[in-house]
Amino acid sequence: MSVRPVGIGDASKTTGVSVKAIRHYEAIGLIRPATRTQAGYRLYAEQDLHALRFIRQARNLGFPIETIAALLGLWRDRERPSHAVKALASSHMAALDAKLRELEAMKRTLAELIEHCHGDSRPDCPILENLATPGGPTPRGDAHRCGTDVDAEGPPGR
Amino acid sequence: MSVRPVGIGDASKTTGVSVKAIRHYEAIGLIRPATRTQAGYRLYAEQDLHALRFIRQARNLGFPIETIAALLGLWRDRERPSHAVKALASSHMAALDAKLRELEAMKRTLAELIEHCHGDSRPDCPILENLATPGGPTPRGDAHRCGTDVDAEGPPGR
DNA sequence: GCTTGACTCTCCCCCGACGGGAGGGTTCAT
DNA sequence: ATGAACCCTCCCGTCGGGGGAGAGTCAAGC
Repeated sequence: MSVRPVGIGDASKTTGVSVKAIRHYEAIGLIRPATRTQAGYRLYAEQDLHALRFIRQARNLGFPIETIAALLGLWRDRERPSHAVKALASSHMAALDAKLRELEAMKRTLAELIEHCHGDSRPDCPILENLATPGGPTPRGDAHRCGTDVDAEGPPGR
Repeated sequence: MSVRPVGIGDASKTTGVSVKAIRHYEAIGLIRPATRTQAGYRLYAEQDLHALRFIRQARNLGFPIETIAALLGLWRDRERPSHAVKALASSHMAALDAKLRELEAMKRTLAELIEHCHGDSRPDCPILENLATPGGPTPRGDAHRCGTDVDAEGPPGR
């Protein structure tokens, strides 16, 4: 159990936060400036390491830095109301959810296009056709018009 | 039906790609340099607009620019094998899937934490406790240790 | 004492995919 | 001739750091 303050390398190892990130967090004011040795080396005490672990956990949950700053503030405030924390977390969950839905929509469309592409050596491909057609993604209902009519929506002749 | 080449503003309106983005695409070589008027204004013909729409569709599906460059190349190549297109699309789907799983994991953990936070005016909060605890996310099995023992894993006294 | 290797420092540029805005030229209608 | 609406280039900012240059520091071995 290290009670003595440690250098930035050890701090990185024990917290899982990269050296670069630690310095970055200090530069943007997310963590307080580390104490320094006479040579200017940064030193970290237990509480600093604890904060860094806190930050890493929050980053793992996808929290943006700005929100983590707020969370750190609440963490240090023993009078905080838990609803303040919950509000930040819920707001972030909503953001995660929005991103999730966006990616899911992309995935669905892409999956459908991939499914309809036979993926052989022939040039006709519903994926390209769809990308080239501003109208609707996969005008489904009938089988995708395949066949020899490749030039109907062909690319510009470069 | 505009047959005459149009300015960048009209190109933006009809393709849904921002003026800034169009210039950016030209700067990075994704689209060929536009022809210019004598005054240096960019002009876009139908095939350029078609390419811009293609890019927009691909961006809507989350394709990175670099992949879109490859897709544009395949689109212009009438000899392309469709499996080349499918490979690019499948690779991107895998990336989407990885991102999705990552976000879902975050969401699950966060949802659990939020659920256990009563969100009132009291200071004890499992969300903060979890972020401060490097060990396990929500050491479940028993009810999260709530009560008056808030100081057990308290933050550094600043 | 001297060197070697590991560690650290600051500073600056890089990623993706643009957005914002400054400062200036062009076009067209009034 | 003047104003509005365009357009141009150039540079900085985003978000969260990574990579590397060039220089200083420290402990150990010889």
